[in-house]
Amino acid sequence: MDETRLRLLNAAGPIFAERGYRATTVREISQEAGTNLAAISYHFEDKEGFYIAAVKHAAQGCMDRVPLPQWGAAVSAEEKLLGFVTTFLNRVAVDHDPAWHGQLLMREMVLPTRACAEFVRDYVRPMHGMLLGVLCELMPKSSEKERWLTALSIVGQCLHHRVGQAVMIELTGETAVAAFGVKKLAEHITSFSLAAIEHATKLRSSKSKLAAPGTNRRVDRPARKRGSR
Amino acid sequence: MDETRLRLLNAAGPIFAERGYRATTVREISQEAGTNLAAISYHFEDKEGFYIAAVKHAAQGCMDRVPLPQWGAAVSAEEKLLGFVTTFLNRVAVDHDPAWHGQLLMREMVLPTRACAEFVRDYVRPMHGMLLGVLCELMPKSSEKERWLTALSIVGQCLHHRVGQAVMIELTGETAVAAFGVKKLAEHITSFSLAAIEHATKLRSSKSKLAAPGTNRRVDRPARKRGSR
DNA sequence: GAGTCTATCAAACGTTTGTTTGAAATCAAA
DNA sequence: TTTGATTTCAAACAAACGTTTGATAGACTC
Repeated sequence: MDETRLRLLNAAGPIFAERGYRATTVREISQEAGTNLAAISYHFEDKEGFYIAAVKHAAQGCMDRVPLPQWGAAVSAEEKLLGFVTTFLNRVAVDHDPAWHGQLLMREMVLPTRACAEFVRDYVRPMHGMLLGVLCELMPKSSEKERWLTALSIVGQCLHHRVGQAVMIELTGETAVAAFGVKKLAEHITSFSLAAIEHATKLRSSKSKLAAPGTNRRVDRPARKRGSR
Repeated sequence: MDETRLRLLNAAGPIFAERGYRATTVREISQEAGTNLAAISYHFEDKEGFYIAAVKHAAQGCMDRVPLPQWGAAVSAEEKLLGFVTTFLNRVAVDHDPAWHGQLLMREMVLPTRACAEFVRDYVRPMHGMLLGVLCELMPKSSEKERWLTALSIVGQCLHHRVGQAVMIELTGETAVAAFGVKKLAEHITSFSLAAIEHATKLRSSKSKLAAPGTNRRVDRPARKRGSR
């Protein structure tokens, strides 16, 4: 039956997410799913194939649950960025009902397996494309590299609320998501990033209009060099 | 001898970092270290204790290699932030000689084991304190929560260059560290964050001087609400 | 140099693991 | 009902793993 296959996939997600691939036993999953041990080898080629199927299943469930926003023509780029950040946080950071989606996907990021390539193709790339689209609107005269760096800054801020969770709890006793809520966090990240984007835009235009150096001298390139070696 | 213990620890780091705890076998490490298999059980209580010792060893090596900067009284807060970001990137993101330091520590962050508490105490907390100190200089009239959010944004940007490495390569073919270099990345993150901080400071002062609403109306709170459920 | 403590080693142990096996059960079509 | 394919099941298998063992060699004290 196809139902057994689905029960296995649904049981696998949370367990793989919590324990990781190696520490998870197929016995544990089959028991949780209420199926026979051999069902995994029967419905999937082996444990690794099963794991990959489970990751894809989780990514699909995550995308279904928190779909990418769709905007009309009247929506400003700033609103789009807030929508993107909110979606991002809801997908990876928030511990709502299926807390394990983000956990599992993060595991794939940190210790990539064979599932990583498909994960990037189906899950990461669409979000990446959407963010770059918004950034094209926000920074129309920017170079591709500038947008790349900006995208990294925005994604890093979002992702940190999943990646840094354990350390945050150890460090301050609670996560920022719990303390502020997704809405507040999304607004912070959005306004933080918009301010930086706007500053860079101003800097660029003032630099292109008057080629004279020395104006608008800020701290962008301090003197000190530190750290390596 | 104490030399065997050291050889084991040095051999353990890269292997644990690459394969993860469960997928690493003590046989592999002992072979790489050129010691007998039983040496691990002899010098450490068991595999987990050995792993924890390896993590601590890696953290110590990382701190020795890239120490926290020390500033004189004349150094501006902006320079300090750049110094902090550079140190951070050099510690975790850069793939210099011992590429595995950051890798191993990141794993402890994302998938914490028993070593996490000590790791936070010895490694994370000093950096956290240093960053908050710099932020106190940069945003003297800010609330504690504002500084917390800002610190999260900065740390998230830095950490992403380690956490997101595998996905970056899958997505764009190369890491940002390889494409831009640490110096450029540190400058970007610093100026990005400074612009956001400055914007927030302006906003705060204009809000406190004239209590009249409606001025300085920006996009900080767009209308749309999206994502959850 | 005998005695004692420490360190190293090859070998083996017991457990857990993913996977396979062959029989039983279920279901659909003829 | 019979036939044949598909799915489930308990049991067993072989390999890999962390750990232990008992012997051996070295270092040091008296």
